Parts: sequence; structure tokens; C-alpha cells
Amino acid sequence: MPKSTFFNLKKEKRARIIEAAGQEFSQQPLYNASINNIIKTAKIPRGSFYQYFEDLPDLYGYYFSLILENIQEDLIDSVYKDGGDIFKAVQEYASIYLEDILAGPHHNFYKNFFLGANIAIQSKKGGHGPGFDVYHSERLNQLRVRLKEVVNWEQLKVENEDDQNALQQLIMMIFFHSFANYFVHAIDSQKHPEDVLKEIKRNLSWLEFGVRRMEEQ
Amino acid sequence: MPKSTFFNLKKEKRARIIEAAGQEFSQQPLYNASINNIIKTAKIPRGSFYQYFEDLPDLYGYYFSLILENIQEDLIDSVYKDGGDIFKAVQEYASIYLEDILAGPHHNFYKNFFLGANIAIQSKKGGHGPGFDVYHSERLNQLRVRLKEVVNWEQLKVENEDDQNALQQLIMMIFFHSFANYFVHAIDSQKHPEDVLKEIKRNLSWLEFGVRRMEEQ
DNA sequence: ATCAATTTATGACAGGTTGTCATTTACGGA
DNA sequence: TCCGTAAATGACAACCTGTCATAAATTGAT
Repeated sequence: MPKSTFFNLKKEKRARIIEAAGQEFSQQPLYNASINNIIKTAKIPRGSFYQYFEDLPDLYGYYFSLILENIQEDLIDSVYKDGGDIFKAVQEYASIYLEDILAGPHHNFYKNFFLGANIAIQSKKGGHGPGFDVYHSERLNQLRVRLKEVVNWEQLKVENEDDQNALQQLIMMIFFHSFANYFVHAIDSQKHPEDVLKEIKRNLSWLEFGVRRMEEQ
Repeated sequence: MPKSTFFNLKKEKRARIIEAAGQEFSQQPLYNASINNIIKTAKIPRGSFYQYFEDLPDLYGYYFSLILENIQEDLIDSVYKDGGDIFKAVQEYASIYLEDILAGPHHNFYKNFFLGANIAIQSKKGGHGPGFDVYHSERLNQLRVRLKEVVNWEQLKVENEDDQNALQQLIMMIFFHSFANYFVHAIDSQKHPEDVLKEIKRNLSWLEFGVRRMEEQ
């Protein structure tokens, strides 16, 4: 979180800094981004930067939260318009948001964010593209295939191989997500180890049986 | 992906490097980790590092994939033992895995990984703990609350506020996950913009209605 | 066993980055 | 007008990265 000094700044200056940050984070993923570039673009002296922010991730986090706020606001509108149906709303909102992501001014930021966020890894010169090989080790591929063979798909509403892959991914996501949640909240000890298991259980069972309440019939 | 040179190394040396990497990544999140520390610990000259890896993320990714392989292998065993029921298996596996995460030698690595992976942000000196304020801006909290008010929870099997929060989070996760997927695969243009929408739709509808095929009744 | 060719090892170095700090400047209230 | 607090500033030490020329080792063919 930026320091109070930053929020005391005149709007214009603050905007200039945010703008510069946006530029930098669009050109480089956080990992390669540099404070130097930002202060040069924003035309503030080095010392000032540290008067406003703890460090680069601090600014990054702030910048990201600004964008996230926009998303949330729009999503809320969508939900509201859809009479509270969050599933419908998210879907509808996704089409709008997609436009924004692909054509909007934040396109490159999103790209860097998503590529980096997922795994927190980005090599400069990967095999293909910006380098991203974590999930592509040969062994890992074998294992993915093996898992697919071992699962009894008959129990599930999964029509084709593509779906199978997606579902596997989703389950792993939930698994990791729950653990991540633990670490985030364990910091201020709001969460105990057993809670992780409960959370995984709950989230998975939502996915298994659905969260929509069905009409009595 | 490490270069072939690395894989040609003698087992002992490779192990030493991996070991050193593990140490560093457990003490620092990737963002603050340094090649210098690793080569010092592993006792290899600077030039060698670049003979083996592209850069630090490259090594990080490799290290992570090793850990991921273990997870996957164990999970596969679980699924197999459970007669192919992946939901049951993941749940069961989670308890075992939890032990490993909390008490095992990789505990700190996981901590850094999860804290960093989720958002790709870690400040050194945050307000509380390792600093992690992205998701805690006041405005963002307001928005979360507002969203909760706007959603029609009656439609959903959600019992309490805790569940509401968790479900919101899960939906956003799926949303972001699908977009991230697009960027990852758009690189080698295996994926087109419309696919994102399809993926969001599919994943959300799984969550909405469940993936388990119900017995005819 | 010899030698050339190829692969690997090595560490000094240039270029760049970060966080700090002593000093200066601006501002708000008495 | 003056003082104390908050903010601005840029030089600097410490550190880090990626490269490259050179040395050593390994391989394979004769």
C-alpha cells in the first residue's frame, strides 16, 4: 500500500506517476520492471519514489488494485441489471471485458499480468514467446495424460478430451487456490490448517454438485 | 527450461544446484531472489549459471515443476486407489499434502510460492506480514460488500456469509483463470478470443450445475 | 596415442539497479 | 513573521545481472 505521502500529492502528480507505472508495467512484467524507468517517465526524483512507495511491488499492487476496482464496479452493474444472477452476469460481463482487454489501453498490462500472475514466472527468452515452460515439462505432460487415464470419466458430465483437460485444470486451480488462501490468511492467523481442508472440500463439492439451488420438482 | 548443458551435468552437481535454488527460493520470493546467492551456495562460477539457465525465472520454473511433478504423482496414486473418483481423491490427497506443506522441507518455498503466485506481488515490508495489500484496499472491500448485497443468494446453495465470500472469490478465480489461459495459449495462437468466452461459460456452468452426472431417478 | 573440433568452465567487467541519507525546500499554524 | 513538521532531492555505496574472451576438458576419428 502506498504511503500516506503519496495520497497527499496533488491529483495531477499522482496521475502522472500512475500513468508512468502503467506504461512500465505494460512494457515489462513486474519482474523486469524498473523504478528508474518509472521515475524518469514521471519526472520525479528517485528519493520521492521511496517517499511514496515501499518498493516496486508496492506500486504494482496499487496499480493493479485500481484496475481491479474498475472490473468490480462494472461487474456489480452487470449483476444488478441481471436481477442478482451472478452467473449470468459474469458471463455477460466477460464479453464486454474481453473487448476492453483485447483492444483497450490496458491490453499489454493484462497480458503481462496474466502471464506472470498465474505462475509468477517469466523468462526473457523462453522457447516460444516470452518463455513459459513450467507447465510443459515432458514428465508433467505424461503425468497429465496418466491422470486422465486413471480418472473414471463416466461419473462426470464431461463430453470430450478438451473438457477433460479443462476440468482437471479447474480442479487443480481450486486445490491450489485454497492452499494459497491459507498462506495469505495464516499471516494474521485468521486461518488454521484444518480450514484449508474444509475449504477444499466445500469448493470441490460446489464444483461437483453445483451451487445453483434447483427448483423442487 | 534449463539448457541441455544442465541436463548433461553429473547428478551430484545438478543436485547441488537444485538444492541451492530451493534454499534461496525458500528464503526469498522470486522477486528478491538473487543468482549470486545461488551460485555461492552451490559453489559454481557465475558463468556456469548462464550456461545452464536462461535466467533466474528459468531455474525457478524448473524447480517448481519438480515439486509439481511430485504432487501430480501422488495425486494420481490417490485417484487410482479411489477407483477413479477424482473429487474424492483430491480431497483425501489434500490432507496428506497439507502435512507436507506445513511440516515438510518445502514449507517456506510453498509459502513464498503461494503468496507470490496468486498475485505476483510481494513487497518487502508490507503493513502486516510480508506485505500484501492488493486485495485489501478500502474501496475494494466496499465493492466486495456491495457485490454481496446485489447478488440474489436465494438462487444458490449458499448458507452463510463465509460461503458467500468464498463463492465470490471462486467465481472471480474462474473468470481470471480463463483469461489467463487465453494469454498463455494465444502466444502460439492456439486460442482465439471467442474461446475465452466459451471457456468462461463452460467453467461457470460446471460450477453452477455441478459436473457429477447424477443417477437417473 | 594424437590431434582437431566441439563443448564446457571460469571470472573479470561494463552497465545498470536499488535503497538510503544528509541536506534543502515548502508548508501550515501560532 | 517564525518555527516545526512534512516533503523533495540527488549523490552514493552496495549490489546485481548478463556477456565475453580465454582456458580447460571432452569427444571422436585416425
